[in-house]
Amino acid sequence: MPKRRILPFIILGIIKSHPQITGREITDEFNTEIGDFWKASHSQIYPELRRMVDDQWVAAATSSKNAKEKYYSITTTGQQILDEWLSQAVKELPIHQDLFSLKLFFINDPKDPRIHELITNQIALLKQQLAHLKQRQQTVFPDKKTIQKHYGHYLILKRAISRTEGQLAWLNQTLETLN
Amino acid sequence: MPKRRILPFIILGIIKSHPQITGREITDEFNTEIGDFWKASHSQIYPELRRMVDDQWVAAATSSKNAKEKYYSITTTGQQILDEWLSQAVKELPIHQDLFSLKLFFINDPKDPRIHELITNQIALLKQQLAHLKQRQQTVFPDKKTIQKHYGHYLILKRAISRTEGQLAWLNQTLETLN
DNA sequence: TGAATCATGTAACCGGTTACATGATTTT
DNA sequence: AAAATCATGTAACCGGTTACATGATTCA
Repeated sequence: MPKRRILPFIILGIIKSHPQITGREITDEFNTEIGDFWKASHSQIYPELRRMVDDQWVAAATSSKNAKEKYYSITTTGQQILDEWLSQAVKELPIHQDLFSLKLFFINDPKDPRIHELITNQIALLKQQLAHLKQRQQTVFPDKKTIQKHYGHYLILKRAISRTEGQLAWLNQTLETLN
Repeated sequence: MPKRRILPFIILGIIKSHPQITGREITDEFNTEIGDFWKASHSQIYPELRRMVDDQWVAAATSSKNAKEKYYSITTTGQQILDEWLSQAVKELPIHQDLFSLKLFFINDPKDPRIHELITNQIALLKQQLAHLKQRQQTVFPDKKTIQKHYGHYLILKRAISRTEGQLAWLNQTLETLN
């Protein structure tokens, strides 16, 4: 089977929660809101928007204010497509292509100093990541009302924090057993 | 910067620990040993091997036994390249492109029943994965001696198990707070 | 000997990244 | 008016997947 196409669904979700959004703003979303969970560049997004308009998943409008900007909104067809996609069960887990695991894989000797290096380095990276995620949590969800309004987003942010903390704990513990 | 090319390094690592390995056997490795951490198909591997021979990272030998098979071994150049790669620090964390997070992201209402559906489904997937990983641990590392001989592999397998357990715990806990 | 599969290789396609390009708008 | 950047779009390239192809070997 061909690789599942998911970018249009993400864009659909973004447009739904941001009516009259521009392509540029959609691009920005991938660097802020969704940035921790998915990446996409504008050169991917603009052709995709074109296709989505052709397929009538979204509708584009222009403004007299700015001759170049296009304002996208989701159509009822788009709503259906998005709902359908969200309702479909996830069939398989992603495989985590991280270089950390991969490099460790090829280091056989328990006494190889590079094990220690890799782990301490990974700890540093994860600490950064954890700080970033906690920062996100504070700025995006300052109060309980906001949490209730974007509950799914809140959940996966919490999950990412939990996962990062878990990895840090494991790495620190492993580092101790190395000595 | 262009996307970092890593497949040749993995193949290098495989060949180093399996002298006189064939292309087919390398392909098989991606379905067993490394399968939990990286994927590659034979149509990627054969051209890559060709390039690696051209660059003299590995050397190919033929046998009178089988006219088609080629037996690859790592060269001293290849050893250096691999060592260098393993010694280089990992600069950034991978972003986890999992559909579970992504779908949750677009579900705003805490009472939307699809949250429950997605989580229970994810729990089922992770339970499967966990069973698989534990099975791997038993078959690949039956005794302490084997662990000492492939310590890096042992570590990342343990790490994968720990991560999966952590995710399961979080999901189960979250499921409770939903009720 | 015919069938199955082994082992290698190629071709077409696809999603994604980087770089290039170009008018419109805003800032100085 | 010139400079900066905004907003959109295109082109070249690259890694990876699927499908196709083919001769060698093994099995029935």
